Amino acid sequence: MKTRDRILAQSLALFNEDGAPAVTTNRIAADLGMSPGNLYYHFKNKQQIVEHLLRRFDDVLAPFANAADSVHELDDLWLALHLLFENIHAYRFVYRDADYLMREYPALAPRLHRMTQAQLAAMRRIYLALSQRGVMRASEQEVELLALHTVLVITCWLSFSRLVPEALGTQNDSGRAAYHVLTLLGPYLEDDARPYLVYLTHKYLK
Amino acid sequence: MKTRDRILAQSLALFNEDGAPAVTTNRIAADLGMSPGNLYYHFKNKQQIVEHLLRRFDDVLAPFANAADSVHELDDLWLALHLLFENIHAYRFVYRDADYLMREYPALAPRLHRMTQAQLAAMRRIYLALSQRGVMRASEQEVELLALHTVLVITCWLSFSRLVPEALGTQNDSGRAAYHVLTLLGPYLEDDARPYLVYLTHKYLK
DNA sequence: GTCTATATGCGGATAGAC
DNA sequence: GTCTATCCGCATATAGAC
Repeated sequence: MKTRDRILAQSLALFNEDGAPAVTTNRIAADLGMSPGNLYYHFKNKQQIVEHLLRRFDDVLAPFANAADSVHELDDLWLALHLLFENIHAYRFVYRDADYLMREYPALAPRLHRMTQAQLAAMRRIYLALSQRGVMRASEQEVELLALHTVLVITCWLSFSRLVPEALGTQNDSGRAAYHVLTLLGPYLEDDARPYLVYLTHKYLK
Repeated sequence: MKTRDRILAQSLALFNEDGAPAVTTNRIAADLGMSPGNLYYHFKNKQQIVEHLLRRFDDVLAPFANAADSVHELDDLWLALHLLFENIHAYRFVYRDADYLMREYPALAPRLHRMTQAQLAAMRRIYLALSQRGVMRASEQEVELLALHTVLVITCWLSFSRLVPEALGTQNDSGRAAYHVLTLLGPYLEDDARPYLVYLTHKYLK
């Protein structure tokens, strides 16, 4: 593994664990048994490290946007969300520290905005498709609101979990997170699709 | 105005504007035309300032929990949420910087957890009351999920707005935020209550 | 590519005079 | 109560040898 990639990997791990603001470049280097000078040989500053990680996050999210068109049933959506949450968990510092990142490195804000817009668009497409296939019934306006709420839950779920550590598992439970997103659809589902939600409820709400 | 209160007021303003992590005690003092030493005479450290502001925030939120029992109609709820969002906006650094606050000052975490639990309890009571009065129809389980989603939106709305600055006004629009919470109820409303939501939709979704 | 050493600046916090 | 002066430690980032 190239030094450059080791730096990125370690940075990601530390950012996720301790928060990007609290992780220093010295710490990253030290944990790799490397000198700070060496780290700065590979990246001109901390922002550049964040920038590369953000780009990678963007890349792993792209498949979700593409998968949107192959969501035909409710369990397709649950699976897609499950994978999405796993990716988000792998880069969880991004949404958790979004405010810090955008303040400290304004150049990164546009990318975060674009990513959010892309997710909104993907959710819109998914809900329209599910409506057309008779899995759910929702007006165009309701689809718009549902998409917004969905993306809100997707991006904020991990942060919110830290405010209610008892109720929602703080641990990485992407399945449960995906289930909670699906509950937003509850009242819009046609009868055929409802059993699947009940099944998930038994599984996650015990 | 006592020096102590001026410090708290200025701290609040700066925390809200620039984020608690980015605001230094020196800055707070300087903006008040005061020496750092003087600030530290009144507060032993930065944590103590945050602590007092958090307590005040907790105090201004208490009325909402109490008002929960006098929510009988949908517009009662909208008004209560409107006021709630105005208070949250006045102390917006709290939810926005919650992660930093809990990391940097773990002693503050329990209070934030309690506050969130209180909001969950309040929303549960409200939705149960509205169900009993025939404003909406929802099972106990649905009430539980609705309460959770509601509190998630309440606490994360401002943070989320910064991810989609174009769509949702970044400005302080408590009415709109309150409306968006109400849309969560859309599918659960009885026919009598629906016109009010439609009215709000025209007002805020134009 | 990697190291050592260090410049530079800032943030939190304290001591002690007034 | 308020100020001046300052200590301490740390974070980003660079210079230059190996």
